[in-house]
Amino acid sequence: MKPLTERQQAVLTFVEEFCSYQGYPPTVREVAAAFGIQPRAAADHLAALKRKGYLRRDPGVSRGLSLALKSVGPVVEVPVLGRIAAGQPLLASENVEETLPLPSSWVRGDEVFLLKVTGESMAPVILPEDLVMVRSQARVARGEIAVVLVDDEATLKRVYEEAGGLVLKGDNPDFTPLRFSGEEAADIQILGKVVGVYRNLEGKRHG
Amino acid sequence: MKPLTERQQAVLTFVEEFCSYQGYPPTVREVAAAFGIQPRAAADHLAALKRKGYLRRDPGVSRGLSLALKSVGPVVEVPVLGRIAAGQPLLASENVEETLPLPSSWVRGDEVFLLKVTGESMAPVILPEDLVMVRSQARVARGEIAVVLVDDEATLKRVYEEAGGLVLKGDNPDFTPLRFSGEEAADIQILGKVVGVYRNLEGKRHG
DNA sequence: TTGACAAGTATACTTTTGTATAGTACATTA
DNA sequence: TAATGTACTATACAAAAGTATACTTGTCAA
Repeated sequence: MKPLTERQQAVLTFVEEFCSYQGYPPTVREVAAAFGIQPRAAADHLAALKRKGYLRRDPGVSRGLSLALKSVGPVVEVPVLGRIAAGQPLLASENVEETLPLPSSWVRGDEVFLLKVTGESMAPVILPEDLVMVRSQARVARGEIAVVLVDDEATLKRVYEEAGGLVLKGDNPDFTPLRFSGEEAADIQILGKVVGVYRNLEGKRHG
Repeated sequence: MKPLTERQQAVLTFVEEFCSYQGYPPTVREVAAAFGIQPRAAADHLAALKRKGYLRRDPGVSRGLSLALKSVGPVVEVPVLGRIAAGQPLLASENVEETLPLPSSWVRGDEVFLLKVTGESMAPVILPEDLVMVRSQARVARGEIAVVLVDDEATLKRVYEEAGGLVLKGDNPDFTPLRFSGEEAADIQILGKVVGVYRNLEGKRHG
């Protein structure tokens, strides 16, 4: 890709900042005004940026600019759930603390959310402070890691359906598996399957 | 947030798709044309969407629309490096296989890249197929996990500077620590510090 | 030294575009 | 039952905005 002159770089930066602040691209005249030059000169710069491949531009279209680079790959906003209340609507806005933009390639399916891990029961694969990505589903295959609602508290466990009951096992040998009879298992609710883990190691010696 | 009528939802969806395809928002008349209605009717719909909080809109401004939701949080494109060639420029485009958009809150610093893990030396904290986030730096604190270039091959190890030498240790006890004398250590290059790990658990029983 | 490119000024022309005016029809709700 | 909101048609106007014409100045490489 051809290098930009200083002035062209400045114009490109202005366009980028205008877009991210306004949500739509600037007009030729707005670019001109920002640099105190005539519309024609601004149009020249935009034409140069297009020629060198930094901008896409549809001729004759007002604000018909778009950034060729920074074409930020496909992104999905994934909600980060805080304390999960036992009330039904899992993805209700009361549960959502924030949302994080993640690459769509990481997010298969619609009902996906993130959860900050608190307990050590899944150590060493999943540790406290990790962020797990969960796909909402009511059943999981034998031995898969699931978010399970036990006594109004969301925990991570491997789920094993046994004859006439349910076993929830943590990877951490310090935790004894929980066994539920058929009747007791009715109170257990599987919220979803853990499909990813993100761990921040910054500032940690032992991760 | 107030609920949308069927028609308003359709208009909102059109605006979203137009934006992601064109890179800039549609005009009132383009919305009208898409639905085969008059500009005035389209303007009514956009006004309703603004009133209900789904769109931001600057009056009198052509294409002055922006999506109030889907305000995709701050995102950085982080390069995913393939085989790391021993040639100097680490982030050179030859090394970059693809880029992934990640939330800026996860990416501190400028020279950050992702690397797909191949060996088992850091198990169980880091496993093959994991994606590690690395911040490019030439030195790391004692015991931190770093990407180290040994014999033209990038590996993950904990780095310990000892008196007159360098020790590279994997978390996996099956791997014996590598020791280098002061002279040998000159060939060892620390590419960066591992600041994050992402693991995809989809379809895996044992993660 | 001649052309190519960058970076401008100044004025004008023509679409594009948001919006206003003036209605119609049909729900739903207080 | 009157008011409010939704969903339109049809025409028109003035401002906004891309672009064209006609120049000027300076730099840099062939």
